[in-house]
Amino acid sequence: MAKQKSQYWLVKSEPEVFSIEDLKKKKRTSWEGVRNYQARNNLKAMREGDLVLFYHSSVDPPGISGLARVVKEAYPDHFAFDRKSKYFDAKSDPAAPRWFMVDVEFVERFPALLTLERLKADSKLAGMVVLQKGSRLSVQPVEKTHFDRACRLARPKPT
DNA sequence: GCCAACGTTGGC
DNA sequence: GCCAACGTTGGC
Repeated sequence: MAKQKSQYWLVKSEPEVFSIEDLKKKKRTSWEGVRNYQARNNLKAMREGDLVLFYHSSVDPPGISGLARVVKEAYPDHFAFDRKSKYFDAKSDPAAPRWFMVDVEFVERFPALLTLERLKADSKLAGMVVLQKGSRLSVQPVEKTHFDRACRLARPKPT
């Protein structure tokens, strides 16, 4: 088997649109609407079983709310072909789709939000993409050490 | 609500 | 291919 790429990711979602609680209720969802090339490339690099930090953005306070897992690897984002969808993009040709999505399932809701403030304050998390100033990337790779550390902060007593 | 940061678009 | 204008993201 080829060398594996990052097995850890972070995705941003506005909880008013779709929160970790929504994912918990729904159990599984498609992750459509990514319309940024770098984020799309990250989506395409996701592999089944990869774990994903679920980040709540544009809310007070922002932070990581839980975990999801990739259950279906990238396939064309058909919302881009739907004129009625807010994700419609005329430039995405069904014969050569420009945008892709994955499916993720609920894994865990952290007992408390791991806030951005707390992430910033932790020296072991220095360098995380989400902490970089002005970083708007909505789908990001996460290093294993950062992933493990974030989970540890979120769950003081891991099982 | 402000605005910095960043990506995209389009005129040239 | 440059780069100004514009739109969006997202923390504050």
